[in-house]
Amino acid sequence: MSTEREALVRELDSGGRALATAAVLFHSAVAALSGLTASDQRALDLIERFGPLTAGELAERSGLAPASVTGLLARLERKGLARRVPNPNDRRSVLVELVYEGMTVMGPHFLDLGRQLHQLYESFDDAQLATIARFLREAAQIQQDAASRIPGPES
Amino acid sequence: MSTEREALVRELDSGGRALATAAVLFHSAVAALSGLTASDQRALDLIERFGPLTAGELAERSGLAPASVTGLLARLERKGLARRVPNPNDRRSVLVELVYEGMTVMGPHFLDLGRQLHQLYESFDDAQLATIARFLREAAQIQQDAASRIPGPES
DNA sequence: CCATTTATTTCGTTCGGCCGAACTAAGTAA
DNA sequence: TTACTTAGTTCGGCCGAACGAAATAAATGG
Repeated sequence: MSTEREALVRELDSGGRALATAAVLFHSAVAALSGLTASDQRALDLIERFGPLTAGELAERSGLAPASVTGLLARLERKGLARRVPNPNDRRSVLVELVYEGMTVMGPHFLDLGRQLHQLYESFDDAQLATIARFLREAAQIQQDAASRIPGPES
Repeated sequence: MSTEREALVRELDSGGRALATAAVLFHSAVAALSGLTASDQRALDLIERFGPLTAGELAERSGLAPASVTGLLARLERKGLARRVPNPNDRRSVLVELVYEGMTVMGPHFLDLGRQLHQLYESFDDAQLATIARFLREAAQIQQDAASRIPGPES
């Protein structure tokens, strides 16, 4: 491999690390702003990704005890971030869904970030953007897989 | 703006979001594996970024009370992730530095991720990698600035 | 129907991180 | 030296998240 390419690889590594660190920091700052615990954030992510879930399913997926999910849902409802709705198929159980209107505290910061990134896009031509888009998508897949290989709280 | 470019922008947005989510998930999984609290992670990041810090500086930067930093440092030392070293300039104070050898629990997962990303790099030519590298660096800067604009625990 | 299983909540407890106050040790200044 | 400030730790208490066990309510199966 050419030394030029090696230099590029190093730049990519360090840039990727910097972006990852910034993303983690940004997310935790937004979460702290809303007074969310790590479990709360994880739950919100699970609900968003796997659609309306019952309290029990959320307990399984999050690795929390059912009793803990009750408390967690109370926190999220109090903050207006999620809602319990009756399950039409089983009146014992509860479906949990996101309340997007409750995200108004976080929204502005995401919008602000989005605007600035769109400005960054302008310094690239279409072909370059397509290249970047492919990289982002595939890197995301890789990192997601890597995360899922890390033994979680349940295993 | 052409509709093609609009489509590209949407792909970038969604790819970026996916990567950010994956990064956050990955980091929290690694942290959970080592039994680190959110404060612990934040402290490790601060120590890494701002060099050896005294306990007091760490308290200021993290927004924790000095008494809490004592406990936090005890946790990090017990896990072998950081070390207190005497401050040559002031025998009252303590410098805190990272112990990179202690990261062996997390290391393998980062290495695994790194290997796979390097494989992804191979599907791009030099010019494309340079483009991606610039994007990553500038996006990181933007997100870091955005994070710092979010009111923190101290203010 | 009645007994049993299933979904969630309530209750009481535990555990851990954080804090303020008091303390020790070391630097500083008169 | 002596008084004062500064750096960090120790101690006791508080608060919140998580848990297991028991309670409640609804579905299911004989």
